[in-house]
Amino acid sequence: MLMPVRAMPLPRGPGAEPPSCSACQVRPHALFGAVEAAALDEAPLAVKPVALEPGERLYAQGDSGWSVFTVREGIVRFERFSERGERRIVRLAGPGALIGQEAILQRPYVDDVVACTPARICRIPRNAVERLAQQQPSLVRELMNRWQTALEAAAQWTTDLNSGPARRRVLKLLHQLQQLQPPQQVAGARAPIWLPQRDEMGLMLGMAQETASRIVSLLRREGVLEPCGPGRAWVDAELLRLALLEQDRLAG
Amino acid sequence: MLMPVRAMPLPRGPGAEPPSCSACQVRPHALFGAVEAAALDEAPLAVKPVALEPGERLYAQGDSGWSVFTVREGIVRFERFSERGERRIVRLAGPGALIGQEAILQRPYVDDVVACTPARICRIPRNAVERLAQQQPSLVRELMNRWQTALEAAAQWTTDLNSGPARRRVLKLLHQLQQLQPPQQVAGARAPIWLPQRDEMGLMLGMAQETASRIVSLLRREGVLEPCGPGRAWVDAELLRLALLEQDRLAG
DNA sequence: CGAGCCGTTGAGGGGATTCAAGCTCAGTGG
DNA sequence: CCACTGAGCTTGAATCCCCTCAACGGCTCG
Repeated sequence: MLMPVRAMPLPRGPGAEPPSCSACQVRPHALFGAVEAAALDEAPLAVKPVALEPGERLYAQGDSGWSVFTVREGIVRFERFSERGERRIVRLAGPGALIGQEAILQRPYVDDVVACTPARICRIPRNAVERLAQQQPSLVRELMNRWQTALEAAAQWTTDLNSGPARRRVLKLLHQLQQLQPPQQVAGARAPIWLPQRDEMGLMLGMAQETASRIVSLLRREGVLEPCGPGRAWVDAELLRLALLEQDRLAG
Repeated sequence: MLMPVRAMPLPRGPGAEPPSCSACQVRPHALFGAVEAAALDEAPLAVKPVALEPGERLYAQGDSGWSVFTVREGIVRFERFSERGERRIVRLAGPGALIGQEAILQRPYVDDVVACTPARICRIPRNAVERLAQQQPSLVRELMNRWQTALEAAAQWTTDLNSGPARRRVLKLLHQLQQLQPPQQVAGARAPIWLPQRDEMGLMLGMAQETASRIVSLLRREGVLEPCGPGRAWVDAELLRLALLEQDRLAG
């Protein structure tokens, strides 16, 4: 029997995380990948680990931002409220992603950020980034790279997950969730991924949760999808690819 | 009788634009607003003016980018193709906006950029930005500010223009087009704005052009909108505000 | 065991799409 | 001068996809 992910809390408190940034597993893909290891260890970075359970909030929209964050493990979502109080999920971020970058500009956070899966996140104070950036110009360029990547992801979100028939939007979401798995995890034909709750899918794709449920059920019957524990599922990458092609073929 | 905007070509060729960046009208709102006037005039910036007619392309997706651009006048759109060849408009940019920022990172342009209205744009070579950035650290911060602004605009695009019933999406678009008018232009109750073609609206809002047409016609009968020449319309700001409130009230 | 959350499925209605026809207007050429 | 053409806009009618409302089952937890 599989332990359900949500029932497996992460270790908490000080000492639960190694304090060394230079030895971090995701460092090659993260912000500090651009910084020399020596410089990292010299600087008293004051980087603090944060552990979040699903549904826990990292920060809220409007908070004055004193820190940026790097996702080491798990998936978080960016939420936003429209004027009438409707929630929308506007972006996801996985391991290696930098979030809350607006803090560097001394702007308040623009979105709520909430954990989707159990997540380990590193909190990096703003002035630590500034200090390091003065010594290491490559960090500035890497910051810009992160911004551009986030911008492209946001635009891609519009075209992929907010256009076309509901079925294709769901397929695209599954495809995107596959990419969010940790890079080092070699994906077989049937990799287990995080499968959002139906109402979460609705908020991401701009559809009713019932519609999302119907389509997920259908995909399960087609063998594209197979649940394995709460909030998790195997996805047959090949069938998913075929389903997307099929979808495009019918519409073209 | 009003001259239709599209029949009024912009002056072309060298000499049509003043070469001085420090005296530029949009400078306070543009990238170089952060740079001292003295530094601007000293540097041989090689900034070249570009004039575009509606439908003309500034650059194409995939082009290797050697320049960034500042919009001085007019409105441009960011287009993107999905894998099946469907076009989507993912963002708009107006006076003061910086576009093609990915060129600074030596990345190819990610979107097509096309003029919506007659537009005057300044082409700024990448190495000119780099040179200036070394002398003026404030420019680097301003660049980051631009990136963050673009990111917020992209996310806002998702929540405003890709969520909810068609009528509200059109109203939100009109609202956004109002904001894109030149800042110095004092808007009365009925400011003239650029009114996109119906199929363009469809591409922006993710709806059929017929649907866009129906709603625009309706808004015209309601007095929210009044066409004045091809591609232009007066918008009654107050009625628009009320229509949006009404829309939200019914759904709440 | 009842309460509550989450997921599923059904029935019905409505909003948007699709297909289609007609309209205005500008440009063209007989 | 006016038919002809094509592009853009509008409007109608039929269809369909998706939303809403609703009921039900599985599961966890108090």
